[in-house]
Amino acid sequence: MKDRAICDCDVIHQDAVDAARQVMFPLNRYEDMASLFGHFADPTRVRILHLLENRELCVCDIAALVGVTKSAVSHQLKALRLSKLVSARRDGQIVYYSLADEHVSMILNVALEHLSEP
Amino acid sequence: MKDRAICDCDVIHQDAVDAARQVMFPLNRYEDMASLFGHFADPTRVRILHLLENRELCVCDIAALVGVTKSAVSHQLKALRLSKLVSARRDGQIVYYSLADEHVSMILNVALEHLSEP
DNA sequence: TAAATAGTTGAGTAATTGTTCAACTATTTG
DNA sequence: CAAATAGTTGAACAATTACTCAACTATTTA
Repeated sequence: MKDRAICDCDVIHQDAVDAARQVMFPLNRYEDMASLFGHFADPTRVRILHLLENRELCVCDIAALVGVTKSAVSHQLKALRLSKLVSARRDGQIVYYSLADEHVSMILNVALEHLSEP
Repeated sequence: MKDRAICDCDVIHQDAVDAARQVMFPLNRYEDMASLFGHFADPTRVRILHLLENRELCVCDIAALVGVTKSAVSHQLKALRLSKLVSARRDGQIVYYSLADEHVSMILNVALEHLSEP
């Protein structure tokens, strides 16, 4: 079957396309990856994650540091928690957030490396 | 000066906030990082990047593989090129795209690692 | 030089999303 | 038990953005 059907052009290199198809993941894998990176795709969230790289912080501290409402921070933290990027522990009225695993730091560091290149 | 002014709550841990402020980057750094991750935050772009991890491909091949128009692919590749995530070489009518540096693979791999965890 | 093909670009549109506001729950303390 | 404070939640709004379409440029070849 010609691949032409699914796009508006000819397939220039059928062999390359066939080979590439072999290494592709199922679509939902890419969706999961995109969704994960989506959490790093906002300045506020990157700031939150970078802050938590250093020490655990409560919602109120974070709100003060990044200059948005507690509500905004709470919304963001909930999404980050669902994606297992941060974890929370409650101590009385206060909920302390911290990074869930070392992948967050790894990802942030590679990005910093990339940005500091010529 | 009280930090209360910039958010709708008290600062619970002034010492933690003061210390955290020391490690924060200027805002534009976080914006650059978020912008970089934004390119990974779309399933189509992640698929393109993952495909290019294996071999260089032309616009038409990529369009066939991900099932969108050449136009859509070209728009995405332009953005990826501006962020120095992919590079292009022209050979006659055909433009071949490939990953610009090893950071892309590193970032994708950390994400896969994170997603494959319990 | 004219036709064919690869790729690019800008406008327009639909969907996503980050934020605030207001109202709510949870926990502590007077 | 009531007041105060930390945090959460849902609705609504504004801004961003990924896509298609149509028209364009660039390169090859008949």
